[in-house]
Amino acid sequence: MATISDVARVAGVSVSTVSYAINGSRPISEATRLRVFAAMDALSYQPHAMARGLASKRSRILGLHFPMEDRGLGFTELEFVVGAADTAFAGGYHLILSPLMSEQPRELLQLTQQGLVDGVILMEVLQDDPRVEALRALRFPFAMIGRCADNRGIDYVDTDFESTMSDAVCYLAALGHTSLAYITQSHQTFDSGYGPVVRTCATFTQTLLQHDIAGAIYFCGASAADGNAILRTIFEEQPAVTALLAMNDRALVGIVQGLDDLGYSLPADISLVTLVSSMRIGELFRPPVTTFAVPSSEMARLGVELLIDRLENPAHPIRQLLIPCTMVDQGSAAAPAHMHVVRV
Amino acid sequence: MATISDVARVAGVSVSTVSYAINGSRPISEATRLRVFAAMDALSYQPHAMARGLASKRSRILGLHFPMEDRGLGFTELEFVVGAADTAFAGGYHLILSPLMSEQPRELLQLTQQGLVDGVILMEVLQDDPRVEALRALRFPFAMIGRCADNRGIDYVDTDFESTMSDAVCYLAALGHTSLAYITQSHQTFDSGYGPVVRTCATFTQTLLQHDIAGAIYFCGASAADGNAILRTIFEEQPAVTALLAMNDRALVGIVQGLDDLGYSLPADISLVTLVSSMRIGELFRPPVTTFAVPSSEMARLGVELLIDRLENPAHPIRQLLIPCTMVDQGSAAAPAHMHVVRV
DNA sequence: TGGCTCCGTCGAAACGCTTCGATGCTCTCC
DNA sequence: GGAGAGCATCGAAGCGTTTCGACGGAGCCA
Repeated sequence: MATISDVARVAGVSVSTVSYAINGSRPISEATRLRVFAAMDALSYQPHAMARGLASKRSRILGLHFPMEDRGLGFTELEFVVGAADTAFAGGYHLILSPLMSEQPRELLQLTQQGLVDGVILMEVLQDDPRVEALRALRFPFAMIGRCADNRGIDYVDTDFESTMSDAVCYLAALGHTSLAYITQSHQTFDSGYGPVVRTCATFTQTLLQHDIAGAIYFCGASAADGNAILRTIFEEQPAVTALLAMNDRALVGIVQGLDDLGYSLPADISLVTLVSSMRIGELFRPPVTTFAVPSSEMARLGVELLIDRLENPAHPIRQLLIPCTMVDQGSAAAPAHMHVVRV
Repeated sequence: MATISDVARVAGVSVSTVSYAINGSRPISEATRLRVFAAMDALSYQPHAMARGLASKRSRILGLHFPMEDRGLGFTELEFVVGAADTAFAGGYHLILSPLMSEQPRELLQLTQQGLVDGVILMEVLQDDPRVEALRALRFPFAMIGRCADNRGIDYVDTDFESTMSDAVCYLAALGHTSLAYITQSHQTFDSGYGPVVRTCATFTQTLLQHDIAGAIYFCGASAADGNAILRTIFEEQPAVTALLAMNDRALVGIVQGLDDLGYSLPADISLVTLVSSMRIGELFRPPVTTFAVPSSEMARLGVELLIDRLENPAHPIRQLLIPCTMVDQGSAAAPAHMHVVRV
């Protein structure tokens, strides 16, 4: 409840001097600074965020924008949100959530035009994202967790889907697999241009060619039932398959169950790895599933840092970071069955 | 970028008239209102949040405070956060996250004293929570998702742990079980006075007495390994056990695995239900686990509504809501084995 | 027709901070 | 010893709203 002028009075200096002492925006003698700080905590003074924001035209609030659709929520999302809030806080910012159901930039514009947030972080970025257009047109500061087709002039941090997929395929190829199935997300997701799906599909195909092995992509909805169903499709269309790659956390249960139902055991009869999942997902199964784990917290941290840096040093060069997933071997992948046979 | 005085000029009225037209805080003639609104969207005017907050002393921002400790993050937490943000937005508010690692009220005070938030929502409330003391002393508006020992004068919404536990025990008793084990969270959690654990333990014991059946409580850490370990302890200490109740999502995997390892199958050899979990948890297993599911989104919504109502109608009576979990029967509980034998 | 009330509108004073220009002071150098 | 530079500090003008008191005009009743 104490205001800056109370502090000034107690410290015996002017209001502006207090302001300079707090913000360091002009040199202040050590003696004065000490008196000011003493007065501040005598009064347990807290600068008023709104007043500060109004005068300085900087709210020190960041917006986190993640549209939520049918993909739904998993562990990763929460890790992102929490990581982002933490980092923002550490940097002296606050984080506002705008979990808008649609991707329409309208409400986003509202948020930015109200002077509430200094910048926004975009999650779940599409290849061709209307939010990006809008923000760009407004010249409003933002950073992305994810990336789109044209990323010129945009700071972002994203999972390195290309290298992750390539790592995964190489890993399985090295184990001796020659017929892979990649279970990704829904066809609509692909068509909407959702980067993770688009990129991994491209890299999957490409890497297969490089290794000269067979494989196919299967689109799969976000439920256990979908996972279960796709499994049957796979075995029908591609009976020789020996290893499965999945990037669909919500269908994974169905896949694991389905394998068990069909009498396949991991990794003796078939290999399975999950891509771009939270560490915690793979642990949920029995046996646990080898995971190419997405470093959610780190990405969130980097995303926020990118944005804060942009706000505070607009002249810094653009930074675009790709973080590969790290493999956590949980034993659900091994050499294919025929290899065992050969060995015998 | 347009300000209220631009709008006033274009509409040919005074600044205060525009303000009244926007906020409805004084009667304005229909003709004038129309001109004002026309001017507003001609200029695509957005009121400046900081200026408004400063002048009105209401930021229209809510703080969501959830300390995160070893219990870690699950589906429920995210559902809370998202539900809260949605409801806040619908009510014309924004939601700020303060995921502070500690329960120390210091940073909370900072948040409130900066005039940044109009009110806060407390999650993960302890029986005797320092945050509650602090907020009370400040006469700062808040609502809780959860409750503490002394809830006088506090709006809250909480899971009805008592009725949920009692429902669960009754359900199992009705199936014919006479020896139960309740696997709850860690002993430290209990000792720290965490409401959900304290209350369910009390009710468990009480309900056993009412039904005159046997049972014991087992404290269990928040990992699959802990779940696995506790299972062995249970079978040693209570060999006659036929049904397990668990309120520990992170240990649940270990429990389910452990049962399988020991050759018990659900529900033929033993029954299992999980309490106060997200709907999504039970579905993750095979067979799925019968869940007394916590209505996270609804609770979040109610919590936010409680707070907003308190802010806008301070005179309204205090509301304290208990929401029972609803059972989702997934088939992991059935009559105990000896009953089958009897039938044969 | 004069005196009321009531309605719609206006002007100006906050709200608590930042920031710009100005001012005095001390120190240095010819 | 006086001009010049540099440092620490001050006063005041904003920032874009809300809100309070006031005011003019219309409508009513006596």
